[in-house]
Amino acid sequence: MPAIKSTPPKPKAFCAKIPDRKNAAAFARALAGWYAQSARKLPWRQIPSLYSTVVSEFMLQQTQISTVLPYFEKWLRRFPDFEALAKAPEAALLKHWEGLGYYSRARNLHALAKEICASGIPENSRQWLRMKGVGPYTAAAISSIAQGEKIALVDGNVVRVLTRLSADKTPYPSASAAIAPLQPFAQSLMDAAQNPGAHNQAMMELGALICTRNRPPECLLCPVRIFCAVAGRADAQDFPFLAAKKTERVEKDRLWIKHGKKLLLRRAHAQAKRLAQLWELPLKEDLPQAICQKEPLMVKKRGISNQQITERIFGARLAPKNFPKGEQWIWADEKKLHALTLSGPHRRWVNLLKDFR
DNA sequence: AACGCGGGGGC
DNA sequence: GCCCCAGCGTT
Repeated sequence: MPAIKSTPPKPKAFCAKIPDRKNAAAFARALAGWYAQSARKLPWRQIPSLYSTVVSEFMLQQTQISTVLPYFEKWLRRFPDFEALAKAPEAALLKHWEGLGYYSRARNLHALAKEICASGIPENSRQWLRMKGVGPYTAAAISSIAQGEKIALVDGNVVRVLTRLSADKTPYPSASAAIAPLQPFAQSLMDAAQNPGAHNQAMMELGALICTRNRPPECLLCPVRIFCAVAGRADAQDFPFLAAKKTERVEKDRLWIKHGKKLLLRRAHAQAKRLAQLWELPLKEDLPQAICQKEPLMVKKRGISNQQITERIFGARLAPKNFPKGEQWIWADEKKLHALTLSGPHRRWVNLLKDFR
């Protein structure tokens, strides 16, 4: 009877310059060496404890380190541990959170302290995830840093590092949309690491100090440049590729109707979501009786909000009996036209066409 | 997938 | 002004 083959290892999400686990281990070693040498001395790293880790991770949600620093110091003096926090009145917490923003974090942290004092400490990321205010990032951060769980976190820094390592040109709809797809890659690197908490922090530290967003990355100083698909490339800063906000394509036909020297305009009503009260060329659908030319005088594209609008402007005629009525309509001569408020594109069109007929 | 949540930093 | 920041909860 043949020996039962062991189940094949789970497919690993690696990349061109980190093709297997052996390379991942070399990557993790290089990163860890750099981190031991170069990590900033942040207060929650100086006083490593579960409590300081939890407090710092709550404060750091969507908040920059420099903003958090003074709050963290004051908080630990006033609320030195979970017991002190659980006993304190909510008003005291909020007062110490004042100015930090996202105040539900303070209330969630309060509830978390009470829960821990009543029922004990969550043991792993899955249990942390059940607590209000703790999502995938915070659960992985706390359990890896304070409890040694081998679970990778993915934040904005890590998205940047991973997409550059793998030259990932996926047009993610947003940075947050990239987190789930990149998690397996992050985890495959974590699996090869020795110290889970240090590895996670090192990935973020690399993004903060070397693999930067607002300036060209310092590839020459990067401890893992030999593992990076874009190291030294001029386009390294272009990663991650975040798709432009999804734009809806819209087509509009407008009419250029002259009566003597006057031009017919309409305006959006006061409650319109866009361009309220601004004068514009009438839409073809507003004036079904108009006699419209076959070919447009002009075709222009422009963007408004999330729409990409292609507008065609047709010369047209309108019998006096069909002239529209109401305050939404106006026949504007050149002088009046100058005084009316038009959107930028409409002003430019009118200027371009003003001598037409 | 898209918002709201808050305040601040970088460009 | 706009995007983003050691994100999460809701819709």
